Amino acid sequence: MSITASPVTGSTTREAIAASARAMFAERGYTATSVRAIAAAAGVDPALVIRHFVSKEQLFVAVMGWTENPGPELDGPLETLGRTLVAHVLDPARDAERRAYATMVQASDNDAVRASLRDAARVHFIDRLTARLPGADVAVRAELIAAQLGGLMQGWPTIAETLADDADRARVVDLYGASIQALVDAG
Amino acid sequence: MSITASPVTGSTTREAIAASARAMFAERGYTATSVRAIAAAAGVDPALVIRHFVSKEQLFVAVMGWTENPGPELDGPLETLGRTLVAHVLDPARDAERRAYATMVQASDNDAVRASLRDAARVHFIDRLTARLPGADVAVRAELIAAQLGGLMQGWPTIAETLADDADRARVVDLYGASIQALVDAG
DNA sequence: GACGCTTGTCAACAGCGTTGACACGCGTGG
DNA sequence: CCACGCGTGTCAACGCTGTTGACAAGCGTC
Repeated sequence: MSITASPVTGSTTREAIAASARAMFAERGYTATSVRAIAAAAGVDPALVIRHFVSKEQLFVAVMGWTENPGPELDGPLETLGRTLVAHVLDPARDAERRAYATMVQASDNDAVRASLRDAARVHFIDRLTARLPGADVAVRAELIAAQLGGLMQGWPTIAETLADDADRARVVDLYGASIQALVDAG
Repeated sequence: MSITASPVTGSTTREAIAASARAMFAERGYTATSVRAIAAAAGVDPALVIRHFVSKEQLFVAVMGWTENPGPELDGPLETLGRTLVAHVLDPARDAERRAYATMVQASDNDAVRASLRDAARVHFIDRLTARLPGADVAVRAELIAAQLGGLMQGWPTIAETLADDADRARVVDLYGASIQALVDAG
C-alpha cells in the first residue's frame, strides 16, 4: 500500500517546501524571506528549492496565488452588492487572505509577481463582476470597484487602529459599502 | 567666491547622491535599485552613500518622502470634494507622484518605509481632511477616503489600459468622484 | 603646530539567489 | 542481468547585495 496517494504531480518534499514558503512569505513578506530560510524550515538543501520551483519569484506566485474558492459573494443581489463585498473582504475569518493580498501588492515591485496579481484579479474578480453589472461602462466600473476593494484591503490594518469597537467596524461596512454601491448603481 | 551657496545642511555630493537615488528609485523601484548603482550614477563610492544617509532604507524615505506642497485641492468646496480629489490624483501632470506612491507602497514590505508612508499620509492628508469633513465619524471617513484614493493610485496603470480615450478618463473622474463624494456626504 | 571633525577611499564581511558538477536509487529496454 | 536514463538530492562555488572598519586628506580652531 502506498502511504500517500500522490496528487497529480508532486513529491512530498515539494509540498514541504511549498508549505514552509507559504507560511514564511505570509508572515514576513517577500524580501524578508530568504530561499535559504525556506529550505532550512523544510529540512532541505537551498538548491533543491530552486530545482523544484524555478526561482524565488516563481515559488512565490505558485504558493501565494489566489487559492480562493469560486467566491459566492459575487452572486448576491445587485442592490446590496457593495455592502456584501465589503463585508466579505473585512470578514475576520479572511484575515490571512487580506494579508496575502497585501504581501503580493508589496512584492509587485517584481514584474512577474505584478503580472500574476493582475491576471488573478481579472480572472477571479473583475471579469466576473463585469458580467454582472448592469448599465454602461461595465468594464471600467468593475475595475474601479476592484481598485476600491484593493485600497480597503491595503489600508485596513491602519484603519482598524482608529476604530474603537465592533460597532465601528459595522459602520465601516455601511459607509464603504454604500460608496461602492454607488459604482454598482452608476450604470 | 563660493560656487554654490550651500543650503542649511548639505554638501554638493550629498545632493548628487539624493538626485540619482530619486531618479533610480522612481524608475526601477526599491529592490531593483542597488546602492552601488546609485553611487556609480552619482560618481561616488558606495560606502559614501551609506555614510551620508545611514542605510538604503533611510535614503529611500529621505528621498521619496512626500515633497508635496500644501495641497490646495483639500480646500475646495465640500459639495464637489470627491470629484476634485480624483481629478487631482489622476492629473497627468502628477504622473511622477503617483508612481512615487506606488513605489513606496511596494517598498512598504519594509517596516521603516511603511511607517514613514503612514505618517506622511496622516499628516499631509488624513488629518487635514478629518478637520474639513462635516458630520459624524469624521476620522474613519477620512481614512476610508484615503484608502479609496490609494486604491485608485495603485490601480491606475491597469485601469488606464482599459480606457479608450480621454472621454473615458473623464468618466472615471465622474464615477470615482461620486463614489468618494458619498463618503464626504455620509456624515 | 597639534587637535578634531567632516569628507572621502578601500578592502572586506556575511548574506543573498542561482548554477554546475556530481552521487544515489529505481524502473525499463536490450 | 545489466546498462541506461531519469528524477531526486548534495555540495561548492559564482557574482551580487548592503554594510562596516581602518585609514588618508583637507581644514578650521585652540
